[in-house]
Amino acid sequence: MAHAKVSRNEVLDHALDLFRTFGYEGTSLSALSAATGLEKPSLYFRFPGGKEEIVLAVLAGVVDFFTESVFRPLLTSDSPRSRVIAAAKGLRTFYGDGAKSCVTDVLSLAGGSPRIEEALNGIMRAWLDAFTEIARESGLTPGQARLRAQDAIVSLEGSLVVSRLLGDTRMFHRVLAGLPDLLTK
Amino acid sequence: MAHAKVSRNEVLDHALDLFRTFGYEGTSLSALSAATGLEKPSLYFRFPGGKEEIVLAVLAGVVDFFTESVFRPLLTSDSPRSRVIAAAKGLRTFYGDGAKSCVTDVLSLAGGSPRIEEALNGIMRAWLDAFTEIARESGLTPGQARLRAQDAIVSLEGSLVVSRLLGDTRMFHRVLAGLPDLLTK
DNA sequence: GTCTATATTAAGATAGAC
DNA sequence: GTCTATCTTAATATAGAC
Repeated sequence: MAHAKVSRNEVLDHALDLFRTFGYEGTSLSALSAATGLEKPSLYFRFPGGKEEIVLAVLAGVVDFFTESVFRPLLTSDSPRSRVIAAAKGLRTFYGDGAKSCVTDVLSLAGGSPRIEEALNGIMRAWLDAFTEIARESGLTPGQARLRAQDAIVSLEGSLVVSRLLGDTRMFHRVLAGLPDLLTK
Repeated sequence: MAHAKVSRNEVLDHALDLFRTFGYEGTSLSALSAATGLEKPSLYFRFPGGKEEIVLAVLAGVVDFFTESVFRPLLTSDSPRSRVIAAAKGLRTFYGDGAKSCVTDVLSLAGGSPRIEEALNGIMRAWLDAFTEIARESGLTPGQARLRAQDAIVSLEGSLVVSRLLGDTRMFHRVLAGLPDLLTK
């Protein structure tokens, strides 16, 4: 058994919640310690690189979630439209029905390390590629597919920002409901 | 003469740049001091409430800019389409051609005070109302106008996030170019 | 009004016991 | 592996001279 008290995934889940809520600078090791139940030295034992290593591990977990719950449903043999609906369900889960901020948005402020920037950029490109591919498979031209994919991600990110600022998640749900029409011909 | 060294507006301009780049927690008084050329005690003399009072003053300046350069052009006697184009120009300036983050997005993280939240919420509602009104004047029904206004702001906010994450401002410019069609009948 | 100097608190990080 | 205790630095904030 590697760790006695709490699992790595539990630590990363709590850390994700903190980072997407308070941002990188707004999340202290004391807060991470309180949320996870591990004292600071224990966090350093697991993540010797400190906060930066924790946030990179969190982002790796985000990649895993997207791969499993957003990208993989786009690769089945169902109709393109059904596949988009399945991916939308994964997004709805990840964003807590629109109540949770996008961690890539929140962490993209300057001040993060180049490795964080690189991780965020990789997530966005993978997402864009996955949406472009499903749009292309549904019959759109490569150029059209790219634009639709961009529009979809722009709308999702924007709806999360506006939902947060207005305290009203209806915009997020409306964008999510429009995804099938936006991403398929 | 109220202030000897730098004007209030110069201070607030530098502060806006810092806050929208590094966020509230990521912007220290030392950084504000370095950027403005005023030592910390001088900043406290002008803004006794410290960082929170500075950010509230910054947001008041944002309100002024939007009122003058985005909302006012929407109230002229030109055609609705021309008015939207004029407002888009103000937005393009404010967001530095897509290179600058939206300060309302960046500051909307938890950890800010209720007064900051309130200010951000007020800006968003005023923006939504202004866009709704121009869409309605162009001949759309109130319900349609509201949805178009929401879509416009969602797209703008989202395009700024995605532009920042991908290091490519083309999405922002595409959204801006689509505003006249989106907001008028 | 602005400064130098400093007080106070909390941050990130580590040593060493268990 | 996790802890208590502590180090170092940087944060917010203020006192008081000019």
